[in-house]
Amino acid sequence: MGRQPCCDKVGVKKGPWTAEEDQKLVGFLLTHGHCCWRVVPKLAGLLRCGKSCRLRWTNYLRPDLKRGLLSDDEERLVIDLHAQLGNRWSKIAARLPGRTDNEIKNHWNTHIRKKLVRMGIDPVTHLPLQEPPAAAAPQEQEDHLPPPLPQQQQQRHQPPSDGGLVLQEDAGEEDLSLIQPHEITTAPPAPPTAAAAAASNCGSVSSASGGSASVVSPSCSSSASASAVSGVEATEWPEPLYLFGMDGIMDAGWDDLFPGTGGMGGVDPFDGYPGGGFDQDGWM
DNA sequence: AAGAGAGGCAACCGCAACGAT
DNA sequence: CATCGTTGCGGTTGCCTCTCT
Repeated sequence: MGRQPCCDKVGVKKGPWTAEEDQKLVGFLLTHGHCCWRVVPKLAGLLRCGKSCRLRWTNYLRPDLKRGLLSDDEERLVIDLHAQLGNRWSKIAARLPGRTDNEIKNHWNTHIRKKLVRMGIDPVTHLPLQEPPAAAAPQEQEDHLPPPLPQQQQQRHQPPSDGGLVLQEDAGEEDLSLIQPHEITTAPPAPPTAAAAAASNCGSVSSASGGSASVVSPSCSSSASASAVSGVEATEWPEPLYLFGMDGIMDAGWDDLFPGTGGMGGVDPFDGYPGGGFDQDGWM
């Protein structure tokens, strides 16, 4: 049917966002919300296309975003969810408060995937690399997703006796823990300059990683979400779910694996979360 | 100290899904 | 029901920073 470009190509700025652009966008969105991304740049006085504005807001400027590395628990949850959902980053991100699909996707490609390979795990199938990948494709199991972080942190299950692949972390070997214990702090391990202020996300103006953009964080709304993860003791690295396959998990049921959570029961515990599942429309 | 290479991250592109008309 | 417009998503790219030589 011939798609129209999301915006006029002429006169539309591309590339890194400047501090001024960020301020305009944040100021506009916080004041007016966004009825339609297509008109946001016009009304905000930006020479950007609406798509770019939405992306910038979703991935960087949203006040409820957490910054910094993913915590140990977050990484585990990402791995668990990826084993079930595959590259459905938006669905995975919906279970990690304050994280974006883009952030999780990047973190997966740059960190987690390599670590899994080092551990002898196929990052695609979540099975041992030496095993044939038959029946390894992640299955759509949306009704049986692991509980999100707050519940999951409460109790980690024991690995099944049949084991599947059980990776023993050799104490003397390379640390296979996804996050070093010293990296788990109550405050995100942000760079020590202005970005550190960004970690607190409280009305600060900070430089972006590239140094070309800055963020004006208009609120402290991230603090609640941050507490959902931070401050949690660095739990030891249990055999993740993917190590013994999802079949066993499904057989056992989430109630068994995560007592007290009521399983998933088709209820998203994040429904009540501020910005619930990153529903931007609900935010405004 | 300088250059090269690798890694990490922000942003873009194109397609699909969904809702409105 | 078909078409169109908008939004969302996933893959990919390019730039910047860091590390190594």
